[in-house]
Amino acid sequence: MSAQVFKQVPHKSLREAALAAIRQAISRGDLKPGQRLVESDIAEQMGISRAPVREALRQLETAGLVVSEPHRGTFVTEISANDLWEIYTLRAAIERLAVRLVTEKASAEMLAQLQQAVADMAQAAREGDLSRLAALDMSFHETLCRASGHSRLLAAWLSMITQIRIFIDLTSTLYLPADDVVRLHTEVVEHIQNGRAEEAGQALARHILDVGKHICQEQARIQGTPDACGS
Amino acid sequence: MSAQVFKQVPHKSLREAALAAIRQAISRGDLKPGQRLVESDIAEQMGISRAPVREALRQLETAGLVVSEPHRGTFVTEISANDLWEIYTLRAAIERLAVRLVTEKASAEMLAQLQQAVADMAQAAREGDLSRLAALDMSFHETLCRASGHSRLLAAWLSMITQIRIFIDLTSTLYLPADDVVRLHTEVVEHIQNGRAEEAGQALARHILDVGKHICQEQARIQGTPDACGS
DNA sequence: GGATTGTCGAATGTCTACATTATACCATCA
DNA sequence: TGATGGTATAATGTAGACATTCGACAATCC
Repeated sequence: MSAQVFKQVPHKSLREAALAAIRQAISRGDLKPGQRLVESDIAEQMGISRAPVREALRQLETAGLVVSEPHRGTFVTEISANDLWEIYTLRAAIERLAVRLVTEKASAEMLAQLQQAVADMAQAAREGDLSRLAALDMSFHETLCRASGHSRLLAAWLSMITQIRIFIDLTSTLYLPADDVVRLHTEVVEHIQNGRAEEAGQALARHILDVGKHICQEQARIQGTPDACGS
Repeated sequence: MSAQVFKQVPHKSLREAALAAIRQAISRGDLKPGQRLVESDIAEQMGISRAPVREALRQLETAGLVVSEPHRGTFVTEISANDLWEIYTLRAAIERLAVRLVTEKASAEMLAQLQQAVADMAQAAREGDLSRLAALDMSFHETLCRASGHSRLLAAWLSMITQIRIFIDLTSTLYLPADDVVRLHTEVVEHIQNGRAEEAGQALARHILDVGKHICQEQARIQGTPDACGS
């Protein structure tokens, strides 16, 4: 067989197109939580039939982005403070595994990448560019999950981040003082560098839960529900 | 409103019926990994049309039980040794969270339930009933995840167990000596009882990873692939 | 007036038919 | 003989039509 010269032609079905489009619309906030999704409307807007739209909705349903009630319709999932608590605790547990795996591998390239990320964060903090800092924060965690080389872990992480994003624009708000954010991530990288997997995991998990708590409380305040974010 | 006289009539769509049926068939091993699923065959066997079957398959696809290639068909997911490694590491991380949550709540009723489970396991071990011991083992972990009161955690756990079950009949084989199994679970319950969340989590995670390693290695042996189950 | 019942519209659930695509098989040719 | 190309077939992808069900509003009865 000859060397690879041609890329595989992307070969997307209407179903996949619809899936991506709806997911994006939810993710971007064009479709608000609780909003009803009418199959025929979506199909008409996209210029396709209902069949691929329905299948896309079923996939989104399994992914937890929409909920569907028989003969009533499908709605963009609404997220309670308790949901956020669940997501953040899970996320912390998963990233804790990620950091452990990364520590065990500890490739030089990977470490350099994480160190660079932290350096960028420090600079953004110095410059007072908080939205950039928030974006770099998110990017740091994604890098970590990708570096774990654990496809299911990454998939789960992305799924949770998507769900969180439905409600919270994570790239525009910090929930901790800028200095603390930088310090916490520096700490994690140092632990990785020194091969201390457990400490790195604990530090990271604490940090995530901390932020999650803030977000939960704010969500509870907005919704006027009692704060259900366990300790 | 008058007193309740009539039960709610179960209100299952064909899609849900198909979903359950196919999932069961995969779980029970009637459909083997790698096997092709032909929509029209399934529809005909069930006496329904292809539409609900397709939607069910899309849900199973998102859940990871089948994979679908455009214009080629959908196939029962094949699981490599590496997949098993991924699942077991994730499972360990998740159960670690579960045990932490349970420890923090530590309701008496919950504890009694777990203690009973361990006692049953001890008896099964004494009687040499290994398949019952294996079943009780699985039940112990499920109880733990349910007791965590964390719906997403439980959902993730069930999903992973289902995927593992496609390959391995977890209720018929032990991968550790019976005494070790009992001892490990006893240890975990004691930690919970004493409020030592971290220790309980570590003990449980170690135990799960230990079993996972055995299963991974066996899978690698069967498939003749190099053992990819990281440390 | 309040509650129950009947009716209507709209959206989902399902079915059937058709279009598109992949694969296997076979004929052809260097 | 082996590679190339065409064709048949079967399964998936998509569309549109029909059936079912829900919710709202109007009509009716006490």
